[in-house]
Amino acid sequence: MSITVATWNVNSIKARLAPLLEWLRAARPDIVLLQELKCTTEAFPRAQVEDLGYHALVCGQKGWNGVAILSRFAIDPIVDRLPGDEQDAQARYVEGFTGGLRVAALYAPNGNPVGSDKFAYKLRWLERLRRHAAELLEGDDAVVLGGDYNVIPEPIDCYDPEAWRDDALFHPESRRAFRALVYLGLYDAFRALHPDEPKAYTFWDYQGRAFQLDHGIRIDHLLLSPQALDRLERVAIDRAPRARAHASDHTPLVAAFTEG
DNA sequence: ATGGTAGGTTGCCTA
Repeated sequence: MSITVATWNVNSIKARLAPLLEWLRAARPDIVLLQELKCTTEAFPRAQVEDLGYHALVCGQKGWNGVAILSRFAIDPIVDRLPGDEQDAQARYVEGFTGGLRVAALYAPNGNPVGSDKFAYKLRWLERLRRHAAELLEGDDAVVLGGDYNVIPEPIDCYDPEAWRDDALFHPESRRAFRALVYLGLYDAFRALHPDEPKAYTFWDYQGRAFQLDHGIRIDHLLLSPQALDRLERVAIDRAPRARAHASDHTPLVAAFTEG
């Protein structure tokens, strides 16, 4: 038996409840890291996911952002905010221990346009994540940091690097901040098992028939501690939910781990 | 050619 961990930016839990429940029934992931709930913690559809056998650890806010961990196993809450800035009230990080894994659901800032306050916030946020991840790596847990990093790590992760050259998701500073996480000793689960696979996208814009044309980018990632990497069996992008009507612009990324 | 789409704190902001 193995444990599957998925990450999925649903772009509004309210708008995506039916597709989410349908996917949970079909794919039966053990642990799901959700982003962009766009609802308060209180408004999260807890009963509906519990009916499918999931515990839920939710960190929401009104209107924007919002992250959650769903798990077939009980979840021990650890933190519901990214350390390093007490003034930051944006619901972008939740971490817990479940199924023998320390998991976090994270939603990094988009950061557009480059040079704005939002871009500076993105870089500060990723640096806070780096500092927190460094602390996590001092422990012995198998750690899975999953979510929408809003970073295209390499040209191979983008259908047209030239078209994204001036975007905050592909800016050299954003890519550098992502590499700084890897240099700590975290492993990009997808690239660990599929180092040269092109067109491994997790996001396609709603505009311009991007999905039909496969104009995608890979910005949703599962970063693993060495202890988690040792247990990684397989990882895949499930394009099926993106192909459905009324889809999120992101699709799930799913990894399987041996039981610890 | 600064468009196009989708969702929300909706007639504008975020992505």
